[in-house]
Amino acid sequence: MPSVTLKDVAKVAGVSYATVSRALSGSPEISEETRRRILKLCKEMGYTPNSVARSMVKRYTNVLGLIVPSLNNPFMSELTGHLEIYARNRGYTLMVCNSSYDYDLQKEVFSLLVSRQVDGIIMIPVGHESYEPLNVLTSQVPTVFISENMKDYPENYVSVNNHRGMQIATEYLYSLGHRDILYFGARSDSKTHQLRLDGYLSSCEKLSIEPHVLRSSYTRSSREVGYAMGGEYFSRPHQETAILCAADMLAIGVMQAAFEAGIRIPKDISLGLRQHLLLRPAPDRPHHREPALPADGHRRGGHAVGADQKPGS
Amino acid sequence: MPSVTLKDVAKVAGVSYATVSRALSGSPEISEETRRRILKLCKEMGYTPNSVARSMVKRYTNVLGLIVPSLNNPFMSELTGHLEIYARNRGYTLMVCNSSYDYDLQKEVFSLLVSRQVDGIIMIPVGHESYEPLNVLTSQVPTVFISENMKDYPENYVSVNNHRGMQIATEYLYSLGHRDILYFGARSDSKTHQLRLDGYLSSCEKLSIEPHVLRSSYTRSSREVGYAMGGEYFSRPHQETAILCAADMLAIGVMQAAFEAGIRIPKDISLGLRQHLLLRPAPDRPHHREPALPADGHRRGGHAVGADQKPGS
DNA sequence: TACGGTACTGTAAACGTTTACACTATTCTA
DNA sequence: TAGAATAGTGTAAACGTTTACAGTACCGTA
Repeated sequence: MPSVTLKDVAKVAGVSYATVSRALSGSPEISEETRRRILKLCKEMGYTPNSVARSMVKRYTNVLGLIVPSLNNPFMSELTGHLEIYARNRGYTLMVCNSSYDYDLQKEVFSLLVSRQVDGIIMIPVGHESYEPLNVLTSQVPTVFISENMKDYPENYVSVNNHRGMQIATEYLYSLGHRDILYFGARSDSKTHQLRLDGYLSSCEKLSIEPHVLRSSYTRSSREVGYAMGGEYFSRPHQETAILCAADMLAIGVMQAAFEAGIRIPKDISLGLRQHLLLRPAPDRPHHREPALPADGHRRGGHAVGADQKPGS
Repeated sequence: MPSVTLKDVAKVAGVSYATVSRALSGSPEISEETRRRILKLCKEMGYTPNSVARSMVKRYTNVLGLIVPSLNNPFMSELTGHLEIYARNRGYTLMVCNSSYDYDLQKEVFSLLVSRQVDGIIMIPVGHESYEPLNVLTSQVPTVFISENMKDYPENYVSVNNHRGMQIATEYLYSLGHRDILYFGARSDSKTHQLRLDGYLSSCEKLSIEPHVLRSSYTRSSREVGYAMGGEYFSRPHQETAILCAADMLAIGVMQAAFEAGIRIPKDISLGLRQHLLLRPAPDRPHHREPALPADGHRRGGHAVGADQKPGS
């Protein structure tokens, strides 16, 4: 508990604490001999640099903030994991906050991270408001958004190409012989979902097939919503040979509904989602089958296409 | 960027910065009038308290460190999410680090968090070594372990009752009529897996059924390992009516293998895993079926049992 | 010998807070 | 009315670093 500081080491070494600091920071203006002696002493005494004090004088913390709506969603949790490793390898530590899909909470944790003096914030925004009201916050610290989940565009964001991704998925199903493709989406006015739907619609037009769109009355693309929509859909007569889901969690819910309705994927119907297509043999083509999960763990490999897929990958 | 400090506010307010600090910290030794005036001014000037400076003088940071092997595992990512919310509601911010199942990296990030001056560390330990070599680290900051993944016991840990959990699972399958229950586990000498296996074995003995244990030659309980084991198993003649998996990820891999082998769960075979049992109708009992995913999102509800289940929940 | 340069080390201020202590003004008590 | 108690505010030190600047000692050169 009574942690050893620079001063302690300096006292034992019989030098000033500036010298110790220099030895540790690899400053060139110090003799090799003193450096070795001091480093050895630091190790012996179990000295741990206090990065809070360090941040105080240098004006940065080497800490990054990450705001995600939830960690229950595999997309977000895996993203978080990879981000942490990437950041740490570059000297940054990650502070993670849930916004719990709550617009106000999102602002709250943003301010929290700002007061924590993070050097930057990465966030998957929630709410379908404009980015504009967030400007007063994001002006305080460099911020980059993930996804285009709002009506307008922020200055800095990175996103997959939702529009093109959905086009690719639609065209792929078409190339397999599907002509009746159902689009399954949550009722969301977010940019993301607008782009996905537009991608589907534009492909339908281009391919001269009739679009079939089913949008739930809920705004969240959750598993529960997909389950409810799927249950409803499968309980009635339907003609589509493939379903294209606007979001992964939706697709998972639909899969469950299909399972319970005794409908087999991909035998009875094909299902398109982000990381994989579960494909039904096309009406007039040889049998085609895709494993539910790949064995090699390289989920981004193969030729899977879907709504969230980056173009060209 | 040139953030406004206590000093700035004090200058404008015409008081000392100690007064401003007191106004903000809710100190009683200040007049209500000054407090209101200063708080208003703080808001106007966009003052954000610098918690780095604050941590400098108070000797704690209100930051907690969390070390997990991976965030790709739903158990760990969901745990992380809930921990973050719980911590934040109590004034703590979470720093998350991956150990990537690497014992040395685990030690490295531990030191990193210590130098970050976190007030405490929660970790899911990796490696099957003793806790003992970690003592030099954990003596530096209050630490609690999750799971009993090592040979001996640390001072502070929280874990599910692995032994009893597996007993419950075994007995449940038995009560449904299963007499040939296969135990599927990775070849791990960790305490956790030892306890789970023991739980299974003790139940078998108590129920007078013969234990069937299949352990992979890999030590990781990954999806890939489960897939490989399942593929191997399903390709040969087998008599078991139920499979009990020692870990979730293992079970997921087995499910995939079953899918590819054309074996239906729970129609052809039952599968036991942490959060759910996928049950095959018992040989001499009425049909019993469990959905693959519950519709209500309350995954801890119901009567699911399995290796990781807390006793009594 | 004196001077300048080099190589190293020490001194002290700064980062933005909190808080013990000192101080002043006001009110209460005797 | 003096003195003490009280309420409010200011002063300054401290937290553990980094770093500009000021030394000091030594060496080489003129």
